[in-house]
Amino acid sequence: MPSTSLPASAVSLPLADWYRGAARDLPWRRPRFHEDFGAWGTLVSEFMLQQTPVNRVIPHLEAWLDRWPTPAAMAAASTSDVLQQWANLGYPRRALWLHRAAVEITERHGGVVPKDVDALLKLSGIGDYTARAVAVFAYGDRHPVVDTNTRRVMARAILGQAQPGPPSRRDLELMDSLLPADVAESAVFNAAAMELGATVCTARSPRCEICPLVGVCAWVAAGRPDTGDTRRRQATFEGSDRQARGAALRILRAAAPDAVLIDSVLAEWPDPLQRDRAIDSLIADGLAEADGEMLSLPR
DNA sequence: CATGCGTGGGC
DNA sequence: TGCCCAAGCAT
Repeated sequence: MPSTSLPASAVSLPLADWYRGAARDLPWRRPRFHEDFGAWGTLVSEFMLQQTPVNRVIPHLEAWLDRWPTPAAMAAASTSDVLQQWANLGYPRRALWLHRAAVEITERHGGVVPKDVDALLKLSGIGDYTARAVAVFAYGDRHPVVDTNTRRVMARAILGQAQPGPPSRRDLELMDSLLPADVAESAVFNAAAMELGATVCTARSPRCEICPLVGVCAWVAAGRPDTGDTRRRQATFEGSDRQARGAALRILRAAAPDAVLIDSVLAEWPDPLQRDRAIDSLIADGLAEADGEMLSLPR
């Protein structure tokens, strides 16, 4: 399946060497972080990192864990407080799911973040990436961790493609085939592949001059061809329902814990139908609550 | 399998 | 400026 005749170690060894010298000093990579927050800290960080850049996550993560240092502490919080604390991290449904996961961990796992991938996958808001990220980065187990960075690195270095295709189960199989047999080495490999994709093998301007894999990269060997791009493009944000939802929720966060008159929310929005649709969908999603003429974050 | 879902920074 | 992108998930 991999279009390479090189052994997997030809990729993993230089990557591990590079990572030891080049890894960024991020909060969740400091030993103290795990002493204080354990797997819960990892889980919270992974939720926040789902589609939100590292630099915007860091201050929010520290504030979050100061306020709710355990799953049980967060499980006891109100939805309103959770959504306010989530602030402007984006995709606020993640805050709802994280809250639900905290309740599930408290009720079903005695307040301890599960270590088993299948148990993690059953928690709200946790999918293939987050489940394995927690198992690997919090507990040190051996699993393929595949995110957008990893998929891009594999697409280029192994498959010789400029960009990865749509996410697929095959990504997990390919990453698994590259994983070192040693447990500790496999964890480093997962982290290093992500780090390389985030800082060197980037989507727009890959810095092949400094890449530790330049000697084995299938894409470089082929002359960095433009192999096409089948990635899904984001829908235009300007004028979208998402924009309206975001604007409405921003108003509710600012007013919380108070409610506001529904009629006052987005009263000047250019498209009244879209404005109504946004508010109705926020309520349906559990991100807002209507009480008579008033609208607020859910209690 | 395709789509909807926030927010802000970089080029 | 406008577009692209960012440690995905649920449906």
